[in-house]
Amino acid sequence: MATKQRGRPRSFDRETALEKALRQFWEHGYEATTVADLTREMGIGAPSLYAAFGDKRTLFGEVLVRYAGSYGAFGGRALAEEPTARAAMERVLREAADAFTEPGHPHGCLVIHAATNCTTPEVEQTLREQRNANVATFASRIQQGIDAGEIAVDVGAEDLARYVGAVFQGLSQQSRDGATREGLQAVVDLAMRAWPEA
Amino acid sequence: MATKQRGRPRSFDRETALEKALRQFWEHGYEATTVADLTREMGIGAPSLYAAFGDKRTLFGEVLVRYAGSYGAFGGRALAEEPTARAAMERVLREAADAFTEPGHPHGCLVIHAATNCTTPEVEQTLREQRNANVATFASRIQQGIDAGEIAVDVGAEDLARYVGAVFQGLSQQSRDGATREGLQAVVDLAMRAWPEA
DNA sequence: TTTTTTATGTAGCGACCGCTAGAGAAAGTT
DNA sequence: AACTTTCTCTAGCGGTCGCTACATAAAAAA
Repeated sequence: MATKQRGRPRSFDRETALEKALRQFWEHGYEATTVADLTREMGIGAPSLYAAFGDKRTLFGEVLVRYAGSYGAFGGRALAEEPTARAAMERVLREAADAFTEPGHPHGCLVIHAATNCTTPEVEQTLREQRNANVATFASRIQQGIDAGEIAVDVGAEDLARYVGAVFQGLSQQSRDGATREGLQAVVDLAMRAWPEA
Repeated sequence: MATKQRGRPRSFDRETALEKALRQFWEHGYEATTVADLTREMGIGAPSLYAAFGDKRTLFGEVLVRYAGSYGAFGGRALAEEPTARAAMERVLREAADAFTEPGHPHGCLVIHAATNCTTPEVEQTLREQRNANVATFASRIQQGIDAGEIAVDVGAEDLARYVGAVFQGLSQQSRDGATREGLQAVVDLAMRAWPEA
């Protein structure tokens, strides 16, 4: 193998360019990432992109594979290496919390947020503020409960509110992904087991 | 008040049209809903839409207000009416699980999914399948644990996996919305308290 | 060198986006 | 009736989208 290519050699590194594309899709989502964005970040012209990666969809497919083998590989490792189911799941969540907030690359999970595209910053910010405001109302109500002595004081209202918010948002995502009402109620059953005693 | 309008009266009901717009934004997201989609569903021409609602962003703003006062109002009611913080949070989650899967309108929460726009069905489905596949690997690992006697048998592997998946997706969303690493680790602390004993 | 093969750069295609000018239609006012 | 005000319809604007034809450049093969 390793036979010399015949024609003019590619002027860019394919892996580097693919990583640049991954970052774009990760940060802005599939639709909101334009081919112009991609070519600018990858440092190549549109014809080179199409020659090397096919069309935009195919490129995104390659990005998904690359993500699964790099940034998204921690889940599989946790499942394979931890001795118990509990340890595996806890490690998945712990490493997710770290990975999702790691500096140097976009936050969150590509597979979850690649479908999230907002070209209009005002709309995106309005929605984010609305979500955070909802969590804040949770925190406020929980603080009332703490002040009333309902809840052990070793749990912060904001942490508890963020937890409820995360479950809430997870329920919304799962409902979109096809979960049934019974399935979601079972999730709530489990979620409430985490509630601290008085 | 109630003075007669001067010119030609509007040929459509504003509230009905607004509700139609809400459904479109809810189902397809802000960006993926085109003005052509809106005018078709609302049964009016583009100039009528712009005359009655301003531009697309302003219309979406009205939609958010309408949503908060109707489909999205259950949260506020729960916070106001339940006597304890725990009861309030549980009711929020229970009613969310019901509302998010209710037939007759799009699933999930508008405020969460209006930023989710995917015009390309293949991409949307690929991402959804990937997410569901991840939950399935969780379920598989958990079932191993149940078979090994690690976990009380009254908890199903699939329910537990969906719970972990929901928290996972919530972590991702919260990281996008600005939560810190410490904040997310605190969420994981709480999430793991729900884990069933052996 | 000449030929063949592949990559690159320019330039622009057709389709769709949000949005609107301008003419006509339908109401109240006089 | 004539006039004013407001809405609706047709048609299309400028801009951006994903994508590509075509000429040229750079390598191996003959």
